[in-house]
Amino acid sequence: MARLKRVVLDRLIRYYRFLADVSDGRRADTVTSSRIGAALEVDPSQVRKDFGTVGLIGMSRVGYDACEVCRTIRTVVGFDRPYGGVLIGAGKLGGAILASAEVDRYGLRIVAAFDSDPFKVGRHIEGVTILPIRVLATYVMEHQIRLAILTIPPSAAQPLADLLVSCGVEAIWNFTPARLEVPRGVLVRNQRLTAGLGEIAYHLKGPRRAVRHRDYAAAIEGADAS
Amino acid sequence: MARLKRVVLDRLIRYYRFLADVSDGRRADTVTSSRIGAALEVDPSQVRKDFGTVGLIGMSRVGYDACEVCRTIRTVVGFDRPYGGVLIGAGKLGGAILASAEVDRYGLRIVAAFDSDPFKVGRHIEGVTILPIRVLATYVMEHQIRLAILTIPPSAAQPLADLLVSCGVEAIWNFTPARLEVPRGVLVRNQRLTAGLGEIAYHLKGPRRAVRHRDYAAAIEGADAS
DNA sequence: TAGATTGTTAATCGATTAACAATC
DNA sequence: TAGATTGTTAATCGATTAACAATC
Repeated sequence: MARLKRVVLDRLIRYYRFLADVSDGRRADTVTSSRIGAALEVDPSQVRKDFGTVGLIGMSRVGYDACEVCRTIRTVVGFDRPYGGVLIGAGKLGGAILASAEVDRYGLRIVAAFDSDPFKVGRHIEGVTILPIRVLATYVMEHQIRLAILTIPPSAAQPLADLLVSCGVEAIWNFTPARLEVPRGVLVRNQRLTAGLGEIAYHLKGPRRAVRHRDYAAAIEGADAS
Repeated sequence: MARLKRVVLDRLIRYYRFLADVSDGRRADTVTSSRIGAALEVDPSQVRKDFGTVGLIGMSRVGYDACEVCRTIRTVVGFDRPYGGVLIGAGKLGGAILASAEVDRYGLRIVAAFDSDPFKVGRHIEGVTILPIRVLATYVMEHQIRLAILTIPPSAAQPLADLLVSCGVEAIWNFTPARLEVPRGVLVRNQRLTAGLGEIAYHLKGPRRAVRHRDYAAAIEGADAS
């Protein structure tokens, strides 16, 4: 199969999340392209085309096997192949990531955390031991770590990225605002926490939304009740 | 000016960040479309077109006034109009957001945090007081809060969103994996922490990158030195 | 002037949507 | 069968890129 474009990959993951979530509730054996399309605001033709590119075959008059769709997407994206990752910077954001049960679902196993603060070293967060940054290079090489998660001050990001790449890391999940330079073949996925604020600021530039007094009353009542 | 499309908005913000960062270092009075284009991998024509849509006029043979570009983009996006926001869920992720100096830069002023845990109520994180969730509705209405940041368990997200909307909140920055339903005119910006893992998993599906022994040696040496 | 850059129009490219025969 | 859905091709749409006269 040809390399999937980013937009297609993103849509496939949305389909997967939708189906995985829905099938938790009621047993959805089959699903049609228009059902997915309606829920996710994607054209049904687009859904069928995307399914076609990953080799999914539907059934006339019935739709697609929901389980097969999930399984296929998991395989195509690679969620079914666990890979080891280390977290660098055991601060609040680092702790939040370690605590997220979600990451497991997508194949990531965070096997160690690193921090330069001696008071943090030796402690455990969510079952993951915090090691001194001094042993990072050795650890990454010995355990053939493929992903590094950067939750550190931006100034430390580039030197660390250089070190990690030379130790064989193949992808960097960068939570710092720093722009990282890495050799071809290494993936940098920037995850700026503040990414949404542009859209939000632009939205709030508009005139203030009118709020009805009835809503106010109901809200206070609701808050009192809780 | 017509409503900006999302892609244009995103590019404008990238230009802004690039110029704001660069001008910290050396005094860049003017900047050309090709300079920006090269740095950000955007076609120079695209840069000029985007600048045109926000009314920026360049100078032949010279380029654009870097300060004017920054100022104009700030105004167009709305970063120069501060707005109040509340954070709901003072956990690790919530703490990380409160600690981020970045949010101020984009117009957001987090004025209060809320949590249902009585042990957290009354404490302060980064100068922001944690209030009981009970007073949320009243607080939001009295202070005319426009943005709510959701860093809570997903199951609580929809009911809270309903409450917030009825209290006049106009935008929700949703860090939970829950899909939220809100009335037209209210913006939901989903900020899934795990968004990058699809691309990462897909990248790591490929064959393992070859690592040269020379890199290993250098890495260990570098780590020893630090 | 010569040359570099803008501003804008035209051309290209790719992605999305529409349409419809084939299928069960 | 009738009708709903797929799979796929053609048409449309919009975004990106190329080109180039105008400018300083």
